[in-house]
Amino acid sequence: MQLEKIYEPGRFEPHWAQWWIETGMFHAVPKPGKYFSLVIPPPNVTGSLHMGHMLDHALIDMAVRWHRMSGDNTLWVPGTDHAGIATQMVVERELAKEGITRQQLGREEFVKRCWKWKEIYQKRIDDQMKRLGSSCDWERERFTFDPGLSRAVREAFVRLYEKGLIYRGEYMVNWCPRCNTAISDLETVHTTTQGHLWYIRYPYAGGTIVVATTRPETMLGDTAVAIHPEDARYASLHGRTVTLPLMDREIPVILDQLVDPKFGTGIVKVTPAHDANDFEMGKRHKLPFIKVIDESAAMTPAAGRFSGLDRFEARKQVVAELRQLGLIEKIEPYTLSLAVCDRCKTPVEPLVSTQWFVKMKPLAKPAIDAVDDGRIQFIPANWTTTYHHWMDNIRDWCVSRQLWWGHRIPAWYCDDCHQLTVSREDPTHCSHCQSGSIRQETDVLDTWFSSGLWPFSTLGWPDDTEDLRAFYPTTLLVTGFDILFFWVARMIFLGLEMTGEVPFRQVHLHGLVRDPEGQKMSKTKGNVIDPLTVNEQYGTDAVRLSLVQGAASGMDISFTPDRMDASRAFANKIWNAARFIFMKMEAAGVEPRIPSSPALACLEDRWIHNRLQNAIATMNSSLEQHRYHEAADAIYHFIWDDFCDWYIELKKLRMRDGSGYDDNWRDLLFVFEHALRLLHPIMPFITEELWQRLRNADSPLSIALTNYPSADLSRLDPSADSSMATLQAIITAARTLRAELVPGNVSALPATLYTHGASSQVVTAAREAIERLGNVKLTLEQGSTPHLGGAVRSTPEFDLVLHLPAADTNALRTRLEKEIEQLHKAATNSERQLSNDEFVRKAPEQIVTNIRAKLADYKAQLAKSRATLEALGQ
RNA sequence: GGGCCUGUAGCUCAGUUGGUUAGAGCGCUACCUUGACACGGUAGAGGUCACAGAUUCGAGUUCUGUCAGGCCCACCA
Repeated sequence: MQLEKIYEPGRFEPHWAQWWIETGMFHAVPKPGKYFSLVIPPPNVTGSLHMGHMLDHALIDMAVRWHRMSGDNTLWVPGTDHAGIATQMVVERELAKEGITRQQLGREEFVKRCWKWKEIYQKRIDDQMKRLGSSCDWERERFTFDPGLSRAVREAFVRLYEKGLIYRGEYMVNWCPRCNTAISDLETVHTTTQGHLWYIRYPYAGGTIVVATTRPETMLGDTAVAIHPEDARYASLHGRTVTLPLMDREIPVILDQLVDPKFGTGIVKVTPAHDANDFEMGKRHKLPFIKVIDESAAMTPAAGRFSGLDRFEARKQVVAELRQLGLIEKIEPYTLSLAVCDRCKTPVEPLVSTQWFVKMKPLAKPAIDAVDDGRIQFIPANWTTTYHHWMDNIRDWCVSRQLWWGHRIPAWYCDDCHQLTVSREDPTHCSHCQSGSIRQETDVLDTWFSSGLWPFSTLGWPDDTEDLRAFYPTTLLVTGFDILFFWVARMIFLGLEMTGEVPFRQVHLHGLVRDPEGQKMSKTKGNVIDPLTVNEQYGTDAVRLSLVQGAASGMDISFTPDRMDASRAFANKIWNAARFIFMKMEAAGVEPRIPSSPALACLEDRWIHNRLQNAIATMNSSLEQHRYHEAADAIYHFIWDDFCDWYIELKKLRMRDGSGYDDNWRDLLFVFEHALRLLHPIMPFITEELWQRLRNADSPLSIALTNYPSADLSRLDPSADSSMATLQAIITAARTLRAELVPGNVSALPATLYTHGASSQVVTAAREAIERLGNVKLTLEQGSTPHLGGAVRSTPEFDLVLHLPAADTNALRTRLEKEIEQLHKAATNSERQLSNDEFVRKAPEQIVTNIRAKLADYKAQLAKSRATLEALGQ
């Protein structure tokens, strides 16, 4: 039973991690009654887990373990996401190393490669999760692309299509020329870039006009110029045409409200095929759409002699030619916000193309209502505003991607009648003309379409399964705020549409894990921290505690080694408390057993019991309210300060080797075992390891299956708190005097303790404790007049006089002066408050009374200290 | 252009309904290797709570404004 001096988490954590899984104790069985269910934000199979995942999983696992121990039928569904475009990119990158492209490989072979990749990384992710002690139900592991979930995707798509909420059409989309696919608005990021504003002359019969543009190359596709209808400067242009330079095309001058007369020259070139605004204008004014840039960002034949050039090369040449022709009026530097592909940072090309869209307005309404009426609650609540803002202004969702890795859209084109067949099952013929000549759409769905179904597709939807009935809607979602729109919002509207219910009742959005300098961790910056490395270095428990403590208010957390050191020290502290307990048990001949109730025989027992009940109450309410750092703080200080620094120190004085099992053991073990259970959701490994050494024969298999403590406030003993406070104050007074006046002196010094009123009894009973912990040899006196020959510390309850071996008068005087100064300051403060009539009249009586009492104390102590100082001077 | 967040000890951060002398961890100073633990113990030093107003008997906490930093959304060529 001997424990090592230093806790080595690496020796125990892998064992318990594996054992928890082998026993299958986290498998949830559907049954009626109170449940707690949660689905994992499925990590992408693109790679292994990073610190962000670890934070997420630490928070989830804490909630899950707490609910499980609290008696809820608890399910945590694990799984991974196929992550369409992201995975396709990494697999393509792998292929590039072999010198092949996916086109060379062909679609079928490429998808096989993706699956192979998925197998490797899913296993890696699973192993990492298991090593972190995540208490999920591995029997229910899911993948967004597995057969069951793919069926859910089809069902959802077909339902939306049948309801008219999915349409196909030619629209302006964000096109990434590198990924060679359309992407949604969310998948673009806007970066401020230094560019130019080119002022170009367009000649017309009456002279020239000047337009300003940031993208001169798109002029090749201009089909109009636009002015504001009320712009008096250009009234003469109404109804005229201008000549498009380089192309020698006559294009009309149109009037449109969208033009801002104050920007540039007030005249804007209109390129309906390559700008979202111009696209709208083009439709309004029935302009021709001339596509001059293609899907690979090269100029099309419609660009005439510029055909085949890359768009940026074309820009240079267009500008050069215009300059030669004297058509450039001026060039200004200009800061613009450039849309680039979120994945590869290539500038997005707005292109008109045929894509599939989800109609958002009808879906957004119920999703907004669900949050407004509180069926879904955001934590922290201020995310509600952000969610609202986005949902209120939502645009249709482009869900088709020109990729290979993903759910292929279940639509078939008929070569004969050119109609569409959208179907749950693969059709053999066209549903319109019965022709057998049909081809399936080659596009796949946006990866977020399948993850949007995750909370119910993982539970068996669209079938009416036992799991759905027992665990849906899920209780809580824990995820980073960065995927609020991508994922959370989509789950909400898809959940409501598909199941008629919210997918979850609460959403806890946490921050990002940053490096010690507060920088976002990224592979390119090279500042990513591998969870495995830190877990080996500090222990998973310690890292979990650090993350939980840091995840206070949903803000980002800086991952600093200092914090980890402190957490590791805490694990070591617990370990050594256990080491002491086990050593003493052995010496006393006590067998491990968990008592069912405390004995409460001594003052420190009654006191620690109070503290324990407080800690229990705080833990439960903090966890309930998602105030995780508060919970972590409560158990940390209970164990370290109350239990180790005071309780064990006091108990040491009562423990006699060979004494056998007595009341001291009963309380010590009772409290310690409770502390382990309280801590278990945050630090599962060390608590399991130590609890197993204590467990009774009839205990549950694992601490994870025990009941979470609930506060029993009926047995609180307030008198124990005040007695203990007095005791602590006396001991602290002795230590303070010693430290300030005789530093380095290790011998027990004589001291006289004068007690007044109730404290006398406490002191008599705790005499040994005071002497041992305060390192003094006590003489006890009663009464209010202290002996004035030594270092004095006065409080309303007692006066402690420390008799110094060779009294250093100067030191004593300094000490007294300091005390007088502090008391004087406090007294003045109180007096000032009490002299304020309005305060006395309006403040709660309790507060005023307290201040009056304190003032009286300060004055009495001041008088004593001053008298002592005077006596010293003589 | 809109929206959100942050500014408290040298550093990283707590501080729920306004209320008695503003806390923690790390770091720092002094002392202690005491039979659980030096990843420890004890005692300390250190803060005009970014700034300016307002409300109030009372503001780190509420309101307004300013400054500084961060993030998100947005069709201004």
